[in-house]
Amino acid sequence: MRLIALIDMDYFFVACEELRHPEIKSRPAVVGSDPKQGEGRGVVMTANYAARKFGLRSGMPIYLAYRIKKDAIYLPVDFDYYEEMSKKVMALVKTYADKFEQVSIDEAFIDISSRAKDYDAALEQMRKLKQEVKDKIGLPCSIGISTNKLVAKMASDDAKPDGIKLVKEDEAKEFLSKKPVGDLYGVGRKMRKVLEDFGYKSVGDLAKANPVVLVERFKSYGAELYNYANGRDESEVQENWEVKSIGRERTFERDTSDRYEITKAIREMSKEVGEEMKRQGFAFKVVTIKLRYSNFEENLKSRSLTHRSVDPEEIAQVATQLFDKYAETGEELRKVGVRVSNFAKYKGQKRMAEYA
DNA sequence: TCTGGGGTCCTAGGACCC
DNA sequence: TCTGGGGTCCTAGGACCC
Repeated sequence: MRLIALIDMDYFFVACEELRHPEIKSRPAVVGSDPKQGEGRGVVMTANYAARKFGLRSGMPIYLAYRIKKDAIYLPVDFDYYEEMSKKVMALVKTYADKFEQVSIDEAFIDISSRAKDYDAALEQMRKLKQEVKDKIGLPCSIGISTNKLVAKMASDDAKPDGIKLVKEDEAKEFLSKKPVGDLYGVGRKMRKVLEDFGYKSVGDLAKANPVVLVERFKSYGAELYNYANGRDESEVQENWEVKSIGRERTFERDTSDRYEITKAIREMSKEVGEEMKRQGFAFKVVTIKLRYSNFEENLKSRSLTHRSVDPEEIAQVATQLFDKYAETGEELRKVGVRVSNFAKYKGQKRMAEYA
């Protein structure tokens, strides 16, 4: 029997801040962009549970959070620090794993099949892991355990905050069936609406649907969702996962059509992207820019080079060309982004010369 | 709820080659 | 030339996740 666990850190960014500023603990606190007295453009990244009591949520526009709770503690995002804490957590999690797959800064799947021979053993080991994360690092997490990734993930959502939930193989369908269809992994806002219009309000409704109809309507995604709804997921915990693209994007403080301001942002982001790429040892082939206009419409424009490159200058050059070619003149931009992709790995100086 | 920044995967048409 | 089919690359767009 396969046994898979998902370890998910609770309100991770704010929890990290509470570690180094214990005085904010138990007070409503938010990590996100600067609210600027209610004029800020960003969103709440993470809210602790004290803040959630007032309705503050991640993804909420920061000015709205500020309107609701002016006297909450608003902290800027310190990504490097969270990354450092994440590394500590993940190193610990790995010691419990046959196979380890980090899915984001605060989440990882582990396969524990060979270490835990039954459900009780899995539960015991994960309790121990959870306690160790708390004792050694000082951070709370939630853990979902099941016989596949999908159900482990859904179980961890149920376990939050600071809990553990085990869903046995023969309980999976029942466990999922009562949840609203929008809670199913892979169902976002758009898909939820469509599924609900079809009459599939709960995951159970979707599980009982005719798979042929789902495939006709949603192609291979329909088949996948049908399997998910029935608690089936054969996918493995993926150990060697490679980065496919690196990008930066920036929202202007005010929408702008000023070419100088925009190309300056493009140059800065290109430089950052180039540095990150170098750090990771990649050479890129494709440059993509993202343009978001005032009305939130988005355009992506990309160009493939005839060669692979490691040159940050080249990113800026191509990105600027794309901007000049495609940006509608006079149209105000809210956001601009630069991304590189289609990597080849290079190792060492010698091979680097090939790309220079 | 007028909405950030980091990503991934899928689809689909057209170019181009054999 | 009225015409087949497979494979791969390029580009654009959309949905989703954290």
